[in-house]
This record gives sequence, C-alpha cells and structure tokens, in this order.
Amino acid sequence: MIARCEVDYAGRLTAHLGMATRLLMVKADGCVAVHADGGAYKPLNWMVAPNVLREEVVDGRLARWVVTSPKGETLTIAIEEVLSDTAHELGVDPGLVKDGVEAHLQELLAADPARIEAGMILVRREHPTDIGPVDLLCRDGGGGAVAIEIKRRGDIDGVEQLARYLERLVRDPHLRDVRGVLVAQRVKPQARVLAEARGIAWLEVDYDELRGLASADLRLF
Amino acid sequence: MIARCEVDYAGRLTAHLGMATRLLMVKADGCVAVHADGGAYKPLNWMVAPNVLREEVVDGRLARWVVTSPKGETLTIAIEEVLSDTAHELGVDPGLVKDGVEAHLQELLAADPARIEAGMILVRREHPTDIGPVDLLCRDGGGGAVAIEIKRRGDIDGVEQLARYLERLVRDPHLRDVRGVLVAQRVKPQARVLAEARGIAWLEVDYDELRGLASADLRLF
DNA sequence: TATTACATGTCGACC
DNA sequence: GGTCGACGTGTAATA
Repeated sequence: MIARCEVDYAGRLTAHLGMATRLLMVKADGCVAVHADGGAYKPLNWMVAPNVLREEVVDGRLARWVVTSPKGETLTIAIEEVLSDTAHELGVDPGLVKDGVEAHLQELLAADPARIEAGMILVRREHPTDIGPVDLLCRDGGGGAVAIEIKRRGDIDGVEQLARYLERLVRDPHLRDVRGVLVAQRVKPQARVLAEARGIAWLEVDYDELRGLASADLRLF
Repeated sequence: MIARCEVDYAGRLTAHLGMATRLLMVKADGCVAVHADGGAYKPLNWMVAPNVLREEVVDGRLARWVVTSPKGETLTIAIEEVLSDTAHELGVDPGLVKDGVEAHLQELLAADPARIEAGMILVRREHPTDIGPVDLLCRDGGGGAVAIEIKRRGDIDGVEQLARYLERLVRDPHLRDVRGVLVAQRVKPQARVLAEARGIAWLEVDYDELRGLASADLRLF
C-alpha cells in the first residue's frame, strides 16, 4: 500500500514519523514495514511477527492501523490518504542457498595451515572447549600448540573470544603453552592493540589469494 | 513489482534463490530489495545504493535485471513473469525522530550522575582511551574515580568492554583506584555474575523515571 | 575516506 | 525462555 501517513512506535524506544507519503508492506506472517523512498532495505519503522493488526475505519474510510505485539510494543499508523493498495499471494519461498566466506576461509586455512605460519600443522578443526569450539587447533614448527580463530572481520570481539578459549585450553596439560592467532581478511586497529596486549598474534589474509593458491594446488594434482 | 523470478547474488558471498513469486522493490536512490511473503523486514536479497540497474528485454518482454555495485557485487534477477508493476513518487521523508536510545540515556545520566550513586559528580563524557572512549568518567563522594559504561541492555559484552577500559585507566596515576559501574535499563543475569566476578558494580535504571526526574528538574527552574 | 560504536539490529543454533 | 555468534550486518558520527 502507498499512503500518506504518520507513524508512531512505542516499545523498546519511542519513535515518530511526520506526515508523508510512504510504502506500507504487510507480509503473510503479519509483519509490517514502513518504507521511505530511500535508505537501503531497512524500513523506517516496522513490527515483526507475531502481532495483531487492528484496522480502524472512520466514515467508511481507513483511518488508522494499530499493530500490537505480545511484548507490549505498539506501532500506530495514522493514514490520511491511500494512494494505492494491492495484495498478492506469493506462496512459500524455496529459500536461500548461501555459500559463506568464513566457512570457506576456514576450509582453505585448514587445508594449508602453513599459510598462517611456516611449519604449522593442523591438529583439529572445531576443537571443542566447554565454552565452544576453537576454529583450528594446530602445532607450530617447534611442536607448540596454537589456537586459531578465523573471522572475516577481525574485531575486538574476536580477540576476546579467542582469549576466552585460550583461558580454557591452558588448563589442558597437553596445551599448557598454547598461544593464539587471530586470522582475518582485515584486522581492525583496536583489535590489534587488544590482541597485542593479550599476547595474541594477528594476521591478515587475502581471501582471493588463498583461493587462488588452493585452486593452483588442485591443478597440480 | 510482483514477479516470478530467480535471483543470484555474487559479492561478499554467493547466494541463490530458486524460481518463485516475490516482491521486487526499487527505491528512488536506486537500491533494490527482493522480498518473500514472510521473514520480517529483511529482504532475501538486496543491493544497496549506489549501483547500476541494467534491464534486459527479450522479445519485447522484460527478462532480467542485472544490478552491479561499484564494489564488484552483482545481483541478477531473472524474471519469468510480471504479475504487477506499479511506481510512485514518494518525495522526501521528514525523517525519523527517536527517543530512548543509548545517547539519551547517557545525556540524562551525565546531567545527574547522582542518580547512579549519591555524591557522584561528572568529570568527563566520552573520556578517551586507546581502545575507545569511556561513556562517563566521574568522581564519587569520597573523590574516587569511577568509570561508567552505559548500555540499553547490560550484556556480558558491556562488562568486558568496561573491564578493558578499566585495565587502561588504572595506568593513569590520577585514576589508579578507578572502579567501574555498568548502568543499563536491564542487566542480564550472566552480566551480573561476570561483573561481580570482575569487581564491577552494576545498576539498573528506569528510562521513563530518569526522564521524569529530568523534566521535573526543568520545571523547577 | 576510514574507523568506531550503536542498532527497536535480525537471525539461527543450542541449551 | 536465555545466551552466543554471525551477518553480504547497516548506519551515522567522527577524525
């Protein structure tokens, strides 16, 4: 529906939209989105499913939508004028098939840990700890254990995550001297500072280059 | 536009959507979104502005949209059948007014730090450290330094963030005895446990009450 | 432009 | 229900 409307949201915060022409989208699951003619895919206001949409009609004309969620949020859309109103059954969507990057990065590095550091050998992928699995557990040239966390973007969170794993791993007598390496396509400055403060190494890798090497390897054999 | 289509994205990852009926939205700024009839406000696929949309017509019928971004991403929409196609000028939106975000919480608490603890006085907002700014730096009734991290939701991350800041701040001779307080509208149980383990205090505040007090103050003067 | 932190983040997986 | 981790995160502000 295209309509001139005014919108108010009250819930986790309060928000107000002045009167203007906007696109109102209601999906089959009941979720509502208010879009302006710009600003990427995020709507100005929305309400996720499940919710209850109440339509208020005044003098035979649609005047207001009041959408309430079980969590106590309300989205109120005061409608001044409806410029267009269409409805379509879309049916069930076959769904999205993704081929992600982090998983692929991990595969490539697991296949050739020497890319991280010369002499590095893979011990185990997704090595479990009691707070979650470490991406890669390796041994370096000198036989020392190395825990590796792989991210597309190396952020401060990734450093903390790896630090938490290391804290657990050192309790294992076989891994007493384990050290950590954060590997990412890009390691942010703040993450570098924190990693160094925590005694964690970091490394930037080029995804295309890794993939190139991998396919070159494939061509060799 | 409502159309039966098949979608492929290649860029930061690759993704494929099988043939189905979907809603295609093109905004004035050129951004494109492919929506299914469910799944909240997030589109299945999209392309942000700026981009170039090329329309391919075969036998006088729309056959394909190819959207390319300057960053080398492409979104390809193969269109089998157009069920509906409408266009509207929405004009400029007056914009969204929000209230209740972290910035407001920080403003209110900065204006009256005694709400956190009796006798508390503000020293500085956004006090910088080399890993980021502390929301509020205060002095308590006894003259001791207090670093305050403000969050809408007090999560484990917030505790660690504050702990990192404290780690840095204690190096400053003026702040040797600095302590930390995590202030949030709601502090999660795990965050409470971790905060206490780290010697960090936590406090839940009510936004409406804070705002109420603030406006009461305004009325007084 | 790059860096940072916030977001009504959303979303899935797992417990 | 809560927590955790990933996201094509997006987005705005700031340096």
